[in-house]
Amino acid sequence: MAIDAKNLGVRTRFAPSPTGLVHIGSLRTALFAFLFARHNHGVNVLRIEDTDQNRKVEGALENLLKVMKLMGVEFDEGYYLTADGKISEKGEYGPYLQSKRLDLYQKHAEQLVQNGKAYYCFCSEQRLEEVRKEQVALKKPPMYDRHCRYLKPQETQKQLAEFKAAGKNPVIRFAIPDEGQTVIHDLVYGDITYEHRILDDQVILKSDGFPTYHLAVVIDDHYMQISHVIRGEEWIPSTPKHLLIYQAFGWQPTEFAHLPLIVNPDKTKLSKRQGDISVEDFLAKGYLKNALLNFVAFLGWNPKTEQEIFSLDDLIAQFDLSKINKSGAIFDPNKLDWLNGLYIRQMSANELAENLIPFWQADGIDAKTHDAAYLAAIANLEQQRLKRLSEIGERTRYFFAAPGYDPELLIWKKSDKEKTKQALSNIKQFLTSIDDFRRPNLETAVKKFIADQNLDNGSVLWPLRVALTGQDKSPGPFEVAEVLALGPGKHEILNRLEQAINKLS
RNA sequence: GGCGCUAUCGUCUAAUGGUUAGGACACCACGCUUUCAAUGUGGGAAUCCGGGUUCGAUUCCCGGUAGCGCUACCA
Repeated sequence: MAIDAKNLGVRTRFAPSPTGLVHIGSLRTALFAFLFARHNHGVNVLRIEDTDQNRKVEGALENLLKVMKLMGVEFDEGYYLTADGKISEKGEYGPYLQSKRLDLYQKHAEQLVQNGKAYYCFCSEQRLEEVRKEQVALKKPPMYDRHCRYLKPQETQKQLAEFKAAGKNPVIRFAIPDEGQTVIHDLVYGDITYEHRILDDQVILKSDGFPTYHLAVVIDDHYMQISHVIRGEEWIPSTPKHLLIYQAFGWQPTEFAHLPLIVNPDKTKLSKRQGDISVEDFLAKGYLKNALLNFVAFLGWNPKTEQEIFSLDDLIAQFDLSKINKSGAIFDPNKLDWLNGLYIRQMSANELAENLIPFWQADGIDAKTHDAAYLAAIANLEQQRLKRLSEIGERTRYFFAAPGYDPELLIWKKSDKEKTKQALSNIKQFLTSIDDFRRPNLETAVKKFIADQNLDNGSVLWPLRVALTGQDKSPGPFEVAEVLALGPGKHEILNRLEQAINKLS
């Protein structure tokens, strides 16, 4: 029954359950499997583990495929989205959906029963619960007491017949060897030894005919010719069970590389409770794909050099399992913001503006109706200030509608109301005579005017900027005026000055 | 309770049996400047504790402590 390893080279897989949004940790696991496969010119497989029918979420697979595609994590086998958005399957080791492989699992579970490596268990949930309670009361580790493992053959047959008659199925449990130990040779954590006596006789086939993870993962990784299993650290404790199942079938196990957990600031396993941690959430907040990828890659891995900025290609070129850390990494939003700002600054203004449109729209600003050059000019002004694209609406609203004014705000800290009013009137008068609002010309002209009038920059430029933006913080008045002249035009600039002057009366 | 993993600035981390323990984010100060940002310069900030091995330990070993993970007919 055992098939010979075909030596197909590196074959990794990402095997999520279709239970909803894509967790940031899942993205990292998927990314690492992909990077490892690409770095080694291998194959990356996407397998869907939907053996828990209760947790299934409609549309989860389609969503997963969309997110992975968007993020640039590719799969050579398994499911993919066609050009017209349909889900399709490719690869010669399918089906890649576990619920379509039930016969395979059942056949193999039965085989283990025949070989004495597994056994039927007829215990009721109630009995299991009682056993557990008793063990806990006695401060013993809660484990199945192996009641059914030692049933006499005729008793097993009798119970089996009774179950069948009642239309029920017993579960099948794997029989852990009584003695000895199993050693995991983990590519990240090194050797870890487990004594067999502390291992539970795990259910491998449920009464609904579905396998549990433990059986399905071994059978699928084997038949799909997976060479390296890359998964979260939380799987380490069940790895010896998987190794024992490989052994029971006489199969060569895969290599294992467990990844350190990504944790909350309080060091618990990263969870939804402590904020939005799905990839979709981050995208919605205006984090860029490349920033997210770069950031996620550094959660538990680093190149051991001082390079911090990595494109996907850089990551593929440098990724190495031996450089994965063992300790959990806290997800630090500050660093993500910094990285995101960096990637934002690397874009062209046009590209930025295009990416910004949905965020403007989300804030009720109908950016689509504006000239692309105007939007690009606005984007250009905010480029070095933005951390997240979602900030754009609040920061640039004054480019789409005249701002309101707080009279106090119009007055520079070293000036007063009368001087400010005078300054605004003078600068308005002066701007009326200007036709070229392009920044270099405007700035030179205005600064010369200020010098000629024997004024200081602050008492003129501060109120000018506030008159134009209504904001305490913003880009400078020349930049804003230049862009405003490009959009609504010079009269809008003069109009805003007039409004501001009136506010001071 | 049992089993396992982990432990360097607040955070991500580098390094070594001998270093002023390096970098980045964040923070602070200064420069630029009408404000903010970007940028430049500078600054504060770490080897969990106790033993052992060693001339010498942050590094190797043992113990402790702490944190986390697992302990389902969930994955």
